[in-house]
Amino acid sequence: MANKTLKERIIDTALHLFEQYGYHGVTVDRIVTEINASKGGFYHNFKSKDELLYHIHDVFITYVLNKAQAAYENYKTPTERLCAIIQSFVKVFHLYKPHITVFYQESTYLKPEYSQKINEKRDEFKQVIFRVIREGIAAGEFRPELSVEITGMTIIGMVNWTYKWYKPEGPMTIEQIADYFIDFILHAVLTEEAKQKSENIIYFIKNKQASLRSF
Amino acid sequence: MANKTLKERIIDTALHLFEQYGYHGVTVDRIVTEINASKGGFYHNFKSKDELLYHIHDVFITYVLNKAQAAYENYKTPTERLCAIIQSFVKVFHLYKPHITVFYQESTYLKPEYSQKINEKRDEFKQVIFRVIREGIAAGEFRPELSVEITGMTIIGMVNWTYKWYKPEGPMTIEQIADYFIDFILHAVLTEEAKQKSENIIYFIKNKQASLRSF
DNA sequence: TGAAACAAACCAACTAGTCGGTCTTAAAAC
DNA sequence: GTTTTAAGACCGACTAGTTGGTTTGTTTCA
Repeated sequence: MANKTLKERIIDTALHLFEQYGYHGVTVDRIVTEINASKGGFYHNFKSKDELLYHIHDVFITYVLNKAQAAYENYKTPTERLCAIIQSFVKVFHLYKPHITVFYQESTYLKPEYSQKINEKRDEFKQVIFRVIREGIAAGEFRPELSVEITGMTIIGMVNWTYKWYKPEGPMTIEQIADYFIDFILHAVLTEEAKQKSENIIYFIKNKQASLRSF
Repeated sequence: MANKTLKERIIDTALHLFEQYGYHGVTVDRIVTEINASKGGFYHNFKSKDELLYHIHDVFITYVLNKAQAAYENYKTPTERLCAIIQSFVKVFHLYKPHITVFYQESTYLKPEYSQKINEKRDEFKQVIFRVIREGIAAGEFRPELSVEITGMTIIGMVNWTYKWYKPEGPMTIEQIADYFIDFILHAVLTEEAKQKSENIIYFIKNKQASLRSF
């Protein structure tokens, strides 16, 4: 706490207050009081309260987008890629839960200039997922009758909803939850033929992840 | 418009304004100006702005809960019940999209006394779904390795997320979306044996719905 | 010494809620 | 059948409190 800059302390505090009380439920005064700082310090670091909200949005969506793109590039088959994306996506909830809560509850209140920037990245993220599904169908790994968009939004929806119930101290680790989602989704999207082969893939990814953990 | 009571007009207007600008993005003044009414009229019908927010929440969750309970009672097997609940749940989005948007974006701002009442009904709703899944596993229709809670939240999550992208004028009707979700979910939860039999069930429900529509 | 980082008092705008009063309607009294 | 009374529905100007943002002053450090 001591060796953090004021800006970082403001963000951290705001994040947790926003998560609990909502953007409009927290005043600038309260944020600075909480860390024994002043409004002058706040407005030295941020143009406005809106900019702080934007910053929180941006940190999260940028991280998620990069992770998804990395997951796409690190694997080759659609099934592998889908698994990797879901895994990285779900794992974000462990680190960024307050960001996510703010992201999905308060984005209405972003000023147009800000929300446009955020939406661009959000769309890019969606496109990565849509693309994987499209390629999965083309490759014969995913069921041909699937709708790319709805399947994509279904996956995004079920994963995103995690922020409503996930608790770090809960009975399941974030990795277990990720595995659960992968299992659920693969059962729903894979063709019968692909399901036979997929067991190897799933184990491959799980083990890769396990080995990464031991670093 | 003319033969609606002031209270109804306030709710309708507030709903659409809240959906677009958020609870805190809309003042009481704006609501009443929009319908050529007055603040006096507003506070004659509602104790506070909070009470209006509560009212919107309550209408929605009460409706959804009743529909889920009815779906449960009207069918006998877990698979049928699950299909019926999902179908009724998804169809709510057609009528209550503004309610739902407000429900999931603004519930943070409900005063404790109000949010408690809402949460009770929300929990009841979850329990209906959990119960169906639990009974489905016990009956051997759903895969035994499923987690009741996570599967339940997964289903609730993917369906709820619909409010972020569903547009009545979009390419798919709400019934088609419901069928899509049912297909997706059944692929994920049914055992191999149950999948063989399920085709009949799905057709049964779809036809029953179709015949109801012709009334 | 001067610029960046922060503090503290201050301000202007906004907004939920109030309160005295008016209009309409319908029952009660005559 | 007409007048009186009363109550509910609604109006709109007003207020008190809140809150984002500013201004002016002080410290720190290169």
